[in-house]
Order: sequence, then structure tokens, then C-alpha cells
Amino acid sequence: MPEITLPDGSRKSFDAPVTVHEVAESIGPGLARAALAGEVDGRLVDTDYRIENDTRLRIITGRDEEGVEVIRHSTAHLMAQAVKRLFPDTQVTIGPTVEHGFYYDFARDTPFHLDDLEAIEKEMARIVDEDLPVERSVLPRDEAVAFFRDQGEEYKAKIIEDIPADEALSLYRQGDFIDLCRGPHVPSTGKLGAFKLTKLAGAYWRGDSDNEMLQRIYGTAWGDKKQLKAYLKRLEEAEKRDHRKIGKKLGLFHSQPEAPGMVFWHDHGWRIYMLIQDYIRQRLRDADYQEVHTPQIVDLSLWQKSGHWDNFADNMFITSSEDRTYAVKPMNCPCHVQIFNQGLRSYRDLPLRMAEFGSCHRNEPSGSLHGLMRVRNFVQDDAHIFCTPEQMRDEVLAFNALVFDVYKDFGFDDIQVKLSTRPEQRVGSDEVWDRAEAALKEALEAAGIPYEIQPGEGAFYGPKIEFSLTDCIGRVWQCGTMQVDFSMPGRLGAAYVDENGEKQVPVMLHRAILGSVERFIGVLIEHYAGNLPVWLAPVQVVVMNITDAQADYASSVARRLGELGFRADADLRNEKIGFKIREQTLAKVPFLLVVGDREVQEGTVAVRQRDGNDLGSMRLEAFADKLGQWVDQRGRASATD
RNA sequence: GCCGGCUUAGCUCAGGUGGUAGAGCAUCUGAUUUGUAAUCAGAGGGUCGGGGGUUCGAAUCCCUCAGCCGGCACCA
Repeated sequence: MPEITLPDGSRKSFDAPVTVHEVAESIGPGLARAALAGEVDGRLVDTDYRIENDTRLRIITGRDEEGVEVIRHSTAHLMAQAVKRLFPDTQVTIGPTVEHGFYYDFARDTPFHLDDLEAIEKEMARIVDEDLPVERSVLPRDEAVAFFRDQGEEYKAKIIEDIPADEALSLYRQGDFIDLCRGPHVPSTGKLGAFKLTKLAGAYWRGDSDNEMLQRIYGTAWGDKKQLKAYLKRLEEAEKRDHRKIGKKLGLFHSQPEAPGMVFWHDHGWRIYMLIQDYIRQRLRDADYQEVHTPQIVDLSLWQKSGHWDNFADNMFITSSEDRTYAVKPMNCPCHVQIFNQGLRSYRDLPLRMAEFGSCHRNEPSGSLHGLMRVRNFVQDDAHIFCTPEQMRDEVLAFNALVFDVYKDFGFDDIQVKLSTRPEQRVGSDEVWDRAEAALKEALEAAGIPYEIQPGEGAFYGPKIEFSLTDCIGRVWQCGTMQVDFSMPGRLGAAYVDENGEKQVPVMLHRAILGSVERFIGVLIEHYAGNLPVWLAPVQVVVMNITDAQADYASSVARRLGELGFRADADLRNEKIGFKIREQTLAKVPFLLVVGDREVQEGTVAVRQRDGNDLGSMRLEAFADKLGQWVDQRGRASATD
């Protein structure tokens, strides 16, 4: 005689055990149709789950997050069923859900073709029409292994063999297709429909590049067609923001086969680059960093001593001369230790903050290169802080504040912080790790920064904090980092003399705010869809004349703005004003100044913003004042867009 | 690096089943002197990513290399 409590607090009594579906039916036929699963005492179950005792129940539909999750899972099964029908020689492996959808990995001699996706989608739709009931059953592990092996599903059998022998496994059957799955699943295939297969890819069996490659099909699935459509629309929008497309259109940079993964920065792109670098340089100066510059290529022996050669030999560029072998530097830190090592350091010198915009080369695997986001030559806003263990906390605290403030200037307010702790393979005693992790934690907590812990994700030489920012369409980019290093200073012989006249090895903090400048520019372009805030816009103002009669005036306005420190061009082409406005708007110039006879006579400029907003006519000085204010507020307000 | 796809004019892209290439924009020339997102006309421009092969004949079919794109793996 179960009494069931619903989320709104209401109770329903039944004379006999009932299924989730029956409870839904008792509430209303609409809910019964929409029910995809139930949550019984916090546990997700199928709709045919039988409730015996008093319990709390939530009916899950496609409107719930959990419901969409169930739909994605079930759609993965649906796809696998369709694939097995169309390509019986295929073996199934795993099919989990991912953000916005799902994938399924198949083992198959001949890879799928893009055209196959369409056929698979059609078959999926057919199975939806068949509205096959999805039924759960339970088997002991060994029987499950035998079952799948019998079906020729070797991979599935291997997966199940890794599960403890005493565990019973749930299987889900829909028509001729059976898959191992924890569930829950939708009650029947007819509940599915808002899906689309999106990508075809190779993926290693068990995620290990030593294993054979499987065929992965990605799909997206949603609660209804409207959500699906909205998602596809969002994908399209994201594509329009692609920094590679925008970078090409605006002529910011290019790359070519002769220098894969390396960037040819053009005039306008390089302006952005320099503006960012100048800004960070000023911020670091204000925070008592010194700036240094170290060699591009350094004898291999240094990299052997630092340990990088052991770990990253394949990813380092090598050059040689006069029987010596050099490595093109993949990072700045060993060189910074060399500067630290010049002369005798006192504890009074600490903390010593050493920054460098050093150009680094890493021979990244060819398949990992991606526009500006993953390159082989990059510059980081890199710095190393040499300090005592006692100073770590304050240094981390100060750095946190700096990171958040800098991100605000670039227009990012939504920042996620993660703390990665000691990995299995590490150097240094537990005591030292305790202290380092505690210092990072304390600093985060003292600053009131919420953070997530990633156990075991730290570097081998120390724990790290990672700062990720969320862009305007919700994508997360890891940029900033603060890493504690107990290893390298010792390996490279760094030392200072303490209060007692004894030599000590300093702690080294590796830290960057933006990370690679290349990548950060990529993130900025996508975040702003190319409409960079005024302080970063390569060209801030274009002055355009209506006819030749105002050419001199327009030139003088542009020149004057240049003298005031702004980046202003004149567009004197013999074109209609509408044409010039269109072109300069597409070039994402934040301010367009139109000057005709009226403006010449009155000594004014007509101001138009990038978004089409007309600010009317004003004196040049008035405009320059406003422009100065917009520049000064950087990315903190959106006055111009 | 691995799997799959792609590579045609400066850019964006057309070019069933093999018969030596085409559009729009851009460029150049001329006309037009124009008031807030495209003025008109004409002209030039390509060893179809590189190399090799099949064929009487290859942008098209095969092999190979490179780069790019989507994933996987990697990311000090």
C-alpha cells in the first residue's frame, strides 16, 4: 500500500504496488505520455519501475535536465540499433552521452562514410515510427559476457569482463537490439525524435593511442524539435565567430604550409597583439615584476638538466652548429633560473618576480594544430616568482587579484577556478605537497574565490590553480595558471642565503594570466565576434568624406586624432557614403565619422557607431574626449555595442 | 601521430558517369562627386595543392607527399 509523495508535497495512496507510469497516468494522460523516467528517492528509474513502499517520486519528462539526459542515452542506443540493422558486420562498443548529445563507438573494418549518416538517420526515424518498447532485464555478469560473446560482440564482452563478477548487469532490449546499460531509458523508441547525427570521427579503443581505432559517430538530441533547432542555430552562430574566418576576413593574420602551426601576423593583427602585450607589461610593472629577455636557442644540456628533454624530446625543435646541439626554447623558465643564478641571492631579494614575453616553439602533433588556439610558436605573458615557502600564500593571493582584474579589462566576468592536486607520479615529499596545496587553498579561500578541486591533476613538480573564462556563448577557455614548482630551482642550482646565512632553494611559481597571446587573441575574436572593444580595435575611427570637396578636412580630422593617440584612418575613396559605411562596418571599425559640407562649415564630425547607432554631429574635441573615455574603460562596459 | 573528409582565380564557391575551366565579390581602366550597409560599364586574371601513374585524352580515376577541416590521442 504505497503512499507516494510528489515534488509539490501532495500525496497519493495506492492499494497495490504501482509503476512510475501508472502514477503518471493517475495524475493525467498528458503526463503519462510525457513521462520518460522517474526519480525515486533521488535515484533515476525506468517508467515501468514498480514502487512497493512509501516513497518520494518525481516524474521525469523531456523538460527536465535528467529527461534530456535519458533521451540522449536512448538516442545513442537507437543509433546503434540502426547501425546494426544497416551494417550487420559492425560491433558495438560504448555509447555515452556528452554535452549536448551523445556518441557511439563502433568497430568496423571499413569506415563509415558521410553519406552513411543520412541512411542511419533514416533508419533511426523508422525505428522511432515502430515505437518499439524498451525493456529492462537483469543478468549475472558471466551470463552477460557469454551472451554478448555469443552474439559476436567481442568488445562488449570485454567491457563486461572488467566489471566485478558478483555484480548483476542490466540489459535493455528494443526489438532486435540489446545493449548493456545502467539506464534508465525512455519507455519506447517512439519517445525519441529530436536528434541529428553531426560528426564522424576516429577514436581509440579505451582512449589509448596504442589501441586500434574505432569509428565514432556523434549526434545531438533534445527534448523536442524546437530545442534541437535552437541548438543547430547556436552552432551556426558559433561558426560565424570562428576566429580563423574573422581573422582572414579582417586581414589580421594568416598561416601557410611552409610554417605549419605558426602565424604570420599582418599589420592590424599585430596591433592587437602589441596592445595586449603593452597592457600586460604595464600591469606587471605596477605589480613589481621585472622584465627580462632570454635566448631563443639554448644548448640541449640545459633542457636535460631541467628534465624537459626526458619528458618532451619529441616535441622540441632542435638545431645544431659546430658540433653542438641546441633546442629552440619551448618555455622560458630554465632561462629565468639562469638569470636568478647570476650573483648571490639574499632572502632580501625575495620574492623576485621575473617576466618575459619570450617566443616559444613546441613541436605540437600535426593533428592538434588549430588556428590560433593551438600553435607551434607562441608568446605567453609568462613570469616566474622566486620566493620562500612562507611567501607563497601572499604571492598567490596577489596574483589571484591581478588575474580577476585583468580579465575584467578584457570583458570577462565569468571565471572558473580549479585547483589541481598531487598526481600519483610526483617529486617532493608529502610534507612539501601538503604545504603547497594548503598555500593555494588558503589563498583562494582568503580571496573568497569559489573553486573546484581536480584531484591528481597537478603537474609532477607541484599543484596548480587554473583560471578559465567563459565567453559570451558559454564556451570555457582555460587561460590563466599558477603552478607551484619545488623541482626545477633545485635541479638548476638556484639558491639564496637565508637569515642565518645558510643556502636555501627557493620555491618557483610559474604563472600566466592570458596564457598564450596567440590563443588569447583567438578567444577575444570569438568572444566579441570580431567587434573588439575600442581600446583593442586595430582601427578605432575611420573618417570619410562625402565628396572630394571635404577631402582635406577629413584628412586633417584623421591626422588630429592620430596626434591625440588614437588609431584613425581617412577613407577618401571616390565612392558613395553608403558604400564606405558598409565596408568600414564590415571591417568592424567602432566609430565612423562622416564629414560633408555641413560638418566642414560647422567644424564638426557626424559620429556613427559600429552597430549603426547615430550619435549626431559634434565638435572633434568633444568626440575625442568621449573616445578617450571609451578607451579608458577598456572592456568593462559595453558603451559602444 | 591516428581515423575520415577537403584543397578549382586575391576571396567565397559552381563544375553528373574522363573530352585541356565558370560565377559573384575583389583588382585594373573609364564614367560618376554622391549625406549613413553595395553607382554603372569594360578589361585582365587559373600548369584546378605538389609529385607520380592509368588513358588517345585527367580538375575529374589510382598512388604518394603536404597543408587545412572534424574528431581521437597529446598539451611542460
